[in-house]
Amino acid sequence: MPVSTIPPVFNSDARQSVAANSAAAKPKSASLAAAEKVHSPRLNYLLSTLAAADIEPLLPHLELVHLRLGDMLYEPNTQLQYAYFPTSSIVSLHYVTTSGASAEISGVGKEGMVGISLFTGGNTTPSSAMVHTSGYAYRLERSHLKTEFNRNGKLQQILLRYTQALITQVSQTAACNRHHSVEQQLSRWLLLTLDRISSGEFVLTQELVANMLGVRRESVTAAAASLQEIGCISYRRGHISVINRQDLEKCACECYAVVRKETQRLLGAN
Amino acid sequence: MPVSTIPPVFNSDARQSVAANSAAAKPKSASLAAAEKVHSPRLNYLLSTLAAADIEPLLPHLELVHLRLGDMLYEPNTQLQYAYFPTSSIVSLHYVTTSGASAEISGVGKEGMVGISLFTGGNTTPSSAMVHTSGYAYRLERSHLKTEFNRNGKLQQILLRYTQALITQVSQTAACNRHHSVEQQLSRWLLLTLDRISSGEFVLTQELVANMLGVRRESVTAAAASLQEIGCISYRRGHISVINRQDLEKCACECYAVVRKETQRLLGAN
DNA sequence: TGCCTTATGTTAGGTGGCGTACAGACGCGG
DNA sequence: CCGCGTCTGTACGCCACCTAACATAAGGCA
Repeated sequence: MPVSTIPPVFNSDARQSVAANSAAAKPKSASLAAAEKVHSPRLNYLLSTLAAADIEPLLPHLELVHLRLGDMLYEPNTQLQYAYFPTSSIVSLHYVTTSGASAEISGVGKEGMVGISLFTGGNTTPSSAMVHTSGYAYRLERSHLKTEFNRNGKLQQILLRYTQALITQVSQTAACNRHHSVEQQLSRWLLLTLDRISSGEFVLTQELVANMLGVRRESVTAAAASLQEIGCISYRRGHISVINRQDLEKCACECYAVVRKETQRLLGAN
Repeated sequence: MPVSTIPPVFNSDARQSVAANSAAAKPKSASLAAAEKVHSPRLNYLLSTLAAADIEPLLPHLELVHLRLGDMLYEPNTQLQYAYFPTSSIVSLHYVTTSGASAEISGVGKEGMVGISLFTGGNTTPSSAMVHTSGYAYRLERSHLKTEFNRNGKLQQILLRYTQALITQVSQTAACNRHHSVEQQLSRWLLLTLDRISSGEFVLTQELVANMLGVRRESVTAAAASLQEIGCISYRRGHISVINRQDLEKCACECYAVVRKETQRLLGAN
């Protein structure tokens, strides 16, 4: 068994592909209907930068969807149907090696978008997109995204800036994988995730985190224990809470600061 | 001393920044003048995809420059002045950690362009661009690139596709750094470099390769010795030759094939 | 030709993370 | 409230790669 196999929860029935689902065909759930009343596309930073006139033509096509832990937004080398603009959900872009090991390329939360390849023109990628924090997102059918990208200057501009922010994050992940310890990387990952959610608590297992980082579950256990010892975080079965953010930042490598700074510079967000 | 410090050749006088140079201010060398007669922007794949009408307005602004080993095309967080379209040169995009270790993010040769951030809108990046194989490139002043890109034509399309190819390569580097051995990575790197040059021989030291991969020079020595043993490559002081490409591909991890396939798919090149 | 810089080869010892195996403990569902 | 599945803790051996130091050899240059 390779280093970091996809845990059972993502292998079987629990793993669902929402990419092909047509939400319009399903009866709308009561909770989703309720969410639509309090939710707004402006909860996503990219969409929030658009002036009223720029977002107006998009609104009819933006569909609020609820993404659950383990949902696959796209699989390697398959045509994307939608672009996703997360608001409260977080998606992990990751690559799975032929031997079954995985490594996160980048995370995407309310600061970004899933589905870059729709406007770059490739339409598919060798990587996968999996939801690792349940929540909401607005999705946009691919043809609408393409049309608007080519027509709407401001949308194009912000998406291109986001593309650069994404490249920065992927680059930093590459450097980080090369040079930094599991403890540093765990700290980095927790901080980046923290910036994408509202609360200070994550609902996820160490096994899941291990898959994100591409390391053994035991290595995460050891690193988490160390961070808890210091007092940065505390955790219990299936939950991790950040107690002292500043100390956690000291445990992280520079990669976190670099990504955060670039994201702020490029998007004025996060 | 950290893992992979920049070797002396890149630290002192030998390292030159060409970013701020105005070639127009220098007398043109005889060799450059000779090169201009045999060189064409079409030696770069991105430029070669443009129809005559599309490349026409660019031609007056494309300036042939010779890039030497160690030249820095840009440094972290500094404004780029030019986009570079390599023809026979190869550039390494890499990140240098605060402790001085380095890791290559991606290579750029005749299939691509250096200076993505000029059209994404960020203008700077946290990474550096260094020439690791001497040769020629066409450069384009940033304002011209931006102007042409914003025309929404064929140039924009191909640059966006290249951006996706770049993301793929960076992503694969991240996964590779996490999961594959130095020998596999060396094989991958040699193959990617081989695809960017005409000959089968590289003029570079093991120390330089170690810096690209972000590993110790001794690890490269060991891996290179192993590959030579098998008969894939042969090398002597400052030179590496690929003897048997197919065997070398067997030694490389899947990452090489993934990158190559995606580059071909997206650009129809390489 | 011979020196001297620089590239490559080799060794010894240390360590971080991996593979494997198993024990304990939490907490959900019956 | 009990049982069992799942998550977390721990331990041991192993190996790739690292740190450090030094030997040897290639090849440019005087």
